[in-house]
Amino acid sequence: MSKTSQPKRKTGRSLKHDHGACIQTALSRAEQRCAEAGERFTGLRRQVLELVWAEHKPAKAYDLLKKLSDLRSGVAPTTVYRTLDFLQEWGLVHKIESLNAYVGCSQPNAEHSGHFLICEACSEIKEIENSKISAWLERAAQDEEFKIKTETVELSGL
Amino acid sequence: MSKTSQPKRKTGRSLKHDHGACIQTALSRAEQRCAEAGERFTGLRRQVLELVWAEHKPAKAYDLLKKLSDLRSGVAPTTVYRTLDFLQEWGLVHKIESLNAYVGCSQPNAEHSGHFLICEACSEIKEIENSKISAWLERAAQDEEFKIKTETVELSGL
DNA sequence: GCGTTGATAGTTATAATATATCACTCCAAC
DNA sequence: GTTGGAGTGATATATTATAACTATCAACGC
Repeated sequence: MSKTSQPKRKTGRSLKHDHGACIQTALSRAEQRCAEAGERFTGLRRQVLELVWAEHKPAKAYDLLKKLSDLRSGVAPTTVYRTLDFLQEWGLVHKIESLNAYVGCSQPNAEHSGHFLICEACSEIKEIENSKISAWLERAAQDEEFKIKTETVELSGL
Repeated sequence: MSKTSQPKRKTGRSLKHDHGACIQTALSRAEQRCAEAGERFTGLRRQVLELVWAEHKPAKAYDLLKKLSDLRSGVAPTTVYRTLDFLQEWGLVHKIESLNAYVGCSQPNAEHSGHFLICEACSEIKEIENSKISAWLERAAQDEEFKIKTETVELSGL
């Protein structure tokens, strides 16, 4: 038989997106990334990252705080922010500045600033991997004799 | 002496920048813009805009609040945010999302999202007028079948 | 094992940023 | 002159984030 097990469609997230697997992938990548970096991927960090990944939508710190409180005791704002800071530091999550919210990063291995498309209708977020964008911005910055350290690129629309 | 009245250097803002004139220009442009739009450029709005323009650095809302309190009575957070919203709506100021702060816009006539270079050392901000950037971002968005409504581009560095 | 040390997490308090809501004033249009 | 809406004043509260200190844990040399 030429096509026995029809491959799952992978064209769009909304179609047949196995989100459980998606989260698992993110978690194991994170684990790996921390191992490489010599950092500990503790229970708290895992839980927070898992909550951030719960949807492909930006997660607000205080929403994470509420959900996290159901999972463990002694959760304060500090707990969440500290953990998010850690995850950001290792590229496991990005902060969406225009929303004061956080999304998981699926490419934690690459050193990169995130560039995002934000849907105003459904609030889904997509991180775009367009190496040209960084290159273009670099060039534009060079014209101004400017050395970029971090890029915030957030495109809001539909 | 061969070069009696050396012309003012205009290569950089820090050198001989006549900031008083700079503010005046911004204010009269704003006045003009409001007139065109049929909006009132009231005393409050003028004062807030003037405070935002006081430096080429991002102004925080609560700092504006403090300074504004020295100029008039009955100033509350609402006062400032409401006025900043108005100024934003007409393109007279931009919000820098990554700093939660505001800068004056020198091109209030053009419908544009601002693109910014933010110096981490001196915290000066420069709005870059690079029409290519928007074009590039549009193209990148089109690849994702995405329609951009607002662009947030903030490059932090030196 | 045992103690030291540094990273992680818990705890309490407070700072910084932003919005909601209602009331008052003023002035332009009718 | 009154009426209706924009602008502003006033009060309260929501949301986002950090500071400062303490306790716990795990890794390591001894």
